[in-house]
Amino acid sequence: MNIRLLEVLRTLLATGSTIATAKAMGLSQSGVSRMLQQLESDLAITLFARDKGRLIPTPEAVVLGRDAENVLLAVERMSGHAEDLRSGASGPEIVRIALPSSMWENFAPAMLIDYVRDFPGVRIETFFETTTLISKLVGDRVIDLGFLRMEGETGPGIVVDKVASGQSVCVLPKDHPLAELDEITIKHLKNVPLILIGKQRPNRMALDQAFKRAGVKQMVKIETHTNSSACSYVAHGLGITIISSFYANLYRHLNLVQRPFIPTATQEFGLARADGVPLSIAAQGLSDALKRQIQLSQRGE
Amino acid sequence: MNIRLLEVLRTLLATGSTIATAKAMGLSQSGVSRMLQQLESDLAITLFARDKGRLIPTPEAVVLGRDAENVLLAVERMSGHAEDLRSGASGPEIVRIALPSSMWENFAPAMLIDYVRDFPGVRIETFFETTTLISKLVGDRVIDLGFLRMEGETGPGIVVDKVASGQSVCVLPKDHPLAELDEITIKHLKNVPLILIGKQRPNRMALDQAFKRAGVKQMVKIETHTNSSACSYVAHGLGITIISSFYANLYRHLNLVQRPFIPTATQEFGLARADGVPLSIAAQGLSDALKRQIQLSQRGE
DNA sequence: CGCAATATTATGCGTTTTCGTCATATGTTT
DNA sequence: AAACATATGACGAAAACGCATAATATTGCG
Repeated sequence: MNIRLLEVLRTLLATGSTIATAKAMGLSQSGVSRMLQQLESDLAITLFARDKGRLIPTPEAVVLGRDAENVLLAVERMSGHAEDLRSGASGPEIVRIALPSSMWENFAPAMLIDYVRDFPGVRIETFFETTTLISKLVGDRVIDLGFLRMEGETGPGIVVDKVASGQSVCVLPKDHPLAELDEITIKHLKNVPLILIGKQRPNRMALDQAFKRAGVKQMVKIETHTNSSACSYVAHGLGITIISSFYANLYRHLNLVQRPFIPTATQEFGLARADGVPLSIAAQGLSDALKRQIQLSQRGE
Repeated sequence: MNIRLLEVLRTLLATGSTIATAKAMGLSQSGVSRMLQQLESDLAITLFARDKGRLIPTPEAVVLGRDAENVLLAVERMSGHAEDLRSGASGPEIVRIALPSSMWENFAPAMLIDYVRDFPGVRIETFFETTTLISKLVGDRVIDLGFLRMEGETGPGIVVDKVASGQSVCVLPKDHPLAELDEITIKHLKNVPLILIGKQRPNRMALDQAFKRAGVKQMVKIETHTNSSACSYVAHGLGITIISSFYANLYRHLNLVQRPFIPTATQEFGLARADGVPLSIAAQGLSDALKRQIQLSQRGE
């Protein structure tokens, strides 16, 4: 895969001929012809039908042409940033923290109320992102702190302190028939509408496998990507979900109950910061406020 | 600019040494050393400081490493699409929709309850993302529908139907002193703790400029990036925020009031889909359900 | 503390691959 | 017949490496 080849694809789709493309790009026609062949060979896809000495774009070319455009745009953005860096640009004390988007409603405000009591002069910037992006923001030093789920290897240059844990639970409306059980197994979930998260993520795949081994077909009604939306859907009677008790505890106000899910799985959550970078007093204060709020939110577990 | 060079940058930032990078990429150490030099030369930027025989990433490397990652992800996506085109994959009918993360709590569930009444057999996948990413997901045909704020140019190949509008309002707790006013100007906000969103986005910059022209210094206490978290912070007494009435209407249950903000600004919201791709019946149904829910949520405006 | 072993980056030199061009063959349309 | 189009043979320059090695730094051990 080669940037130049993608530029050729883009231009060919725009001009419709190798000659015009060559002219537009300052190449020879035969070069363009060859590069098209190279790209088709690399992708193992026919991008242009050869019809009466003419090139006719295939539907595949149109789809992949868009992808090519995305790549080229990303390249241009990088070049633009490099340009900015070569020419040079600063601010006041800000502490930045990222949390999963499931934590904005009550957790984050409660944490910040606690925090500003002792740090009234600090400006705070909050982000609500996925674990992957949080880890990246920490590693790239865009943010001071990131709360994330600990799942295997974290990137280099990141230190993660474990601050919470949970276990997989089924989350149901209070009046759901399965709420009478002390624990819920896969067999109980046969023909039960499900709201599942994390499609194609490792933990989700483990869950899919567990269903398969138990010979129970998942009746997935809704795929979504945040614990918060899953819980909200449950609260509105759209089905039941399987998530970590840590998150389920954040949604107790939604008139939901949680029951341990069998097979048992546990989760750990940590607070990430860049390795080798001492936290400022202000950031350390926010770290402490977060830990206090976690203890409050998981009370009664 | 060369994909291979970007892979080297990414891996070097991850491993920290040319030897480990060479091993990870199946190259020789000297090849990696040269390619790093080539990249530095191409960009005219020093990406790694050479300190005692070690490579130390510069801040520039960190920033551009992110850009490199974006390019590589776009390339991977293209490869994935090519793979799909070669194999001609298929599956059950799924309708995918992306909404701003501020809409998961009540809006999305209410919409889906409405929808599944008429479409009980369809599996739904929901995403909660930023407008930029939603636009991208639609353009890349990852999703069928995306609700987003209409702000200037949308990407090529995207059709956006306007479905809602709003005006800028100040959102306050019910018992806030400014709640007595019929409208709130910038002068009212002198020395008032603010919770602002959209830092460095065009609309935010326009707001910053308005404050500057009015000669009022913003007392920003919290920067955040979602309307939902801003409203929640307001509800918890952390300050007041300025957002679109469209979103403020979604949070009426939070014991908040909204007052028109002067200078007046309006916002438009639309439903995006890929141009030239007819919506399936199921996707059209979801589009209709979304529009119905918007009417309900903005009632009383 | 001194020294050997180990780890690291950079560079000389050579080989292979890639990226084109020029010239030309072949086919289509006006 | 002229103009326009794509594809391919032959060739050369540039790029992309690898092997071997030099220079420097760090670590482990006696």
